Amino acid sequence: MVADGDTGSLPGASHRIPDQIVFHADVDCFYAACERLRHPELVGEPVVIGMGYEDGEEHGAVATASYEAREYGVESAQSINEALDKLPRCETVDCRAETPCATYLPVDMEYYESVSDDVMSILEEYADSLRRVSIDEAYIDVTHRASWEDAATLARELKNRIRNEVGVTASVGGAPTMSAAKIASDYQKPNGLVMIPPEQLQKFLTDLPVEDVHGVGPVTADTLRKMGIKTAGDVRTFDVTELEREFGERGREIWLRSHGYDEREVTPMEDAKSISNETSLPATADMEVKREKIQALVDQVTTRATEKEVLYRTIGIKVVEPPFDVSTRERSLPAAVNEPELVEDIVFDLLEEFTETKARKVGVRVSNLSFGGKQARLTDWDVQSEDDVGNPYRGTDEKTHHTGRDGDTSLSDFS
DNA sequence: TCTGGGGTCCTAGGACCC
DNA sequence: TCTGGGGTCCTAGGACCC
Repeated sequence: MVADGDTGSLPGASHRIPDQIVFHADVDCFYAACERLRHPELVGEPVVIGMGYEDGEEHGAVATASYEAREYGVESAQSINEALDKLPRCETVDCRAETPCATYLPVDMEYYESVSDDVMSILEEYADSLRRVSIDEAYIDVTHRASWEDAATLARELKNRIRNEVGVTASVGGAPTMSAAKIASDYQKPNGLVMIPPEQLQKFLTDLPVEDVHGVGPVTADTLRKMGIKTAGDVRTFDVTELEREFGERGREIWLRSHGYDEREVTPMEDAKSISNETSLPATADMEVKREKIQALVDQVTTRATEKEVLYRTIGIKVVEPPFDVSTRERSLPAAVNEPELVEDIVFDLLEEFTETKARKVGVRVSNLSFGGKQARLTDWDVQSEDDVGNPYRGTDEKTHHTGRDGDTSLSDFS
């Protein structure tokens, strides 16, 4: 085992436990908790929130199951059908008394966002800096707001305020690193409060199952198991270079995290890197059906891009063939734009490769985003002949075509 | 018996430039 | 005539996270 302060150093990552206090807060069963805010009669009852689910239907998957529903084996990511097998839908308010059943509700993101904002603004009051990582989770740096002696008191106060002012409960973990704070908040759910001061960190990690280390998923856990690694403590008996050989960059991450080494500071989330939407469909090769779905996705994606005032330079599609064969195709433009019709042309063109492919899911994605930038002038596209539709590269080599008046960037400037 | 949907980051090969 | 190498961009796929 490598002790803290060991000299074997790695470029770009110091081997020490940082001198900071980070909290990770995670609202318990967030979607279900939100629904209970507006449906108080559901408090204490099994509730299942389904994604891609509509009232009374059976398709979709479980986004969140309340603890009462989990008792019956309902889990996140399960298909609604499977969940219904374990726990049928309640027919009336009174039927719960007779046979176990759950209330099934579709996701209502807009409402959940508003509840999330309320939680986040409380967290903000306690933070030197805040990083919102998802709708129901955030890291806050409280280094200058508390010491390790009173960190738990601060966390308790924060939890109370969230419960009293918003009406949901959160699990909070505190540690000197972001990765350990995350593990701490997960450690004792729901309504948990776990503090791991620096001197206890390595001991805490010793018996932690590797799959609980952030970045270790099912595939990596499996490989690690074959190497005889079951816990973070086991990871520490290996040399970094062995893990790097096996897993590349991620191997080093796992090694560092297993020691409690994590130099990251809590910084706000950066701008998004991509915008995408996808939807499932009854597996079919019918191009008409696929085009119709894709068309709707183009509308969603470009509408979001317009709302966010974002330009994109790369446009792509995703096609999933049963059982789970994922293909992606993308094409980059000479300059960033926001042009729904162009997206449609490109996306349909990319789809041509999948004429024969049975698809059970399709997606549309734009990436290479630029925020608040000016769109290149589009006359390049306008002068294309019919034959050029779907081939936006044509014409971009005519460097003299535009002079870039008005100070706008001309597409030809980028070629 | 069929897994939803929105993301991020890393890797690897090929093209192209200097 | 032969021999390199570094850097960047683009595309496709994979693992992972919530």
